[in-house]
Amino acid sequence: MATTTDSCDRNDVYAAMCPCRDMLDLLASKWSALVIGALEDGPRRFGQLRLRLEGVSPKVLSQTLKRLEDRELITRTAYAEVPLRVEYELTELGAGAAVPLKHLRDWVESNAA
Amino acid sequence: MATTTDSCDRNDVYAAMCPCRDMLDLLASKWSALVIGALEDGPRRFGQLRLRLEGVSPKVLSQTLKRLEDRELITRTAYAEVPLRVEYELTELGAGAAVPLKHLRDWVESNAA
DNA sequence: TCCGACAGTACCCGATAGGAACCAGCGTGC
DNA sequence: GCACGCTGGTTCCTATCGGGTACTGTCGGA
Repeated sequence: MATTTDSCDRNDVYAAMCPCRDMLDLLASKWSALVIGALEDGPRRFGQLRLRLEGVSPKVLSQTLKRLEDRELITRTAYAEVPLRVEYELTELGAGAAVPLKHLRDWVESNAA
Repeated sequence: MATTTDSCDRNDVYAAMCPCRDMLDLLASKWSALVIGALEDGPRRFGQLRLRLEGVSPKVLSQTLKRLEDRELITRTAYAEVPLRVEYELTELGAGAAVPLKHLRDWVESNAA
């Protein structure tokens, strides 16, 4: 059971003050699981992600990528080429998160609707 | 069966029209993973869930439970007792979803912050 | 000169999350 | 009778988020 102290001495997603709650919120948000999955096979560009994640608007995709980058789950690399090329790639941490997220997507595809 | 074939003949979370996208959105929302995890060990009452999920407001908990019930991931049973007792319990489908969600929570607890 | 590709940003709007307060039914104490 | 507490919520209001459309800026090509 959750030992509810006012701080978080061990990681417990059920504890309100635990930083891992933030991580769960991020991973468990609408597009994150799809973005991370789309990057499993290697780096992808903004436009490629946009096509792969059917229905995502550029704004939301941009926000999602920024949050994932802030959390160090992905890296963003801009190449000063013409036309501009920007690549997003999973970090080691992101690749770790991709594993349980893939299980979740697989379960959903097997059991939804 | 996924052979309804209007727009989504196979389950693919990356397809915009696929009903499994809705399921992913539901599971990958802020409180769902925690609610389902809290019900893994058996039925729980509203107040128990409220304590277990530190920081959840009754409104949001109520909404989350309703959506999970609509999707048949949990059942709600009200007993005409004094005081009123309401129990939430995982369905078979919900218990299935609990497995990948537990992996996700475990990963988060092992890797966050 | 205009067009399109690329990687976003700006603006506006509706939906959702969040907090605080409030409600209803029932039993108990006064 | 009346307040009180327990339980399981609902309602109000606001802040944030997600979402759609339009637009920017740079460049190469027709």
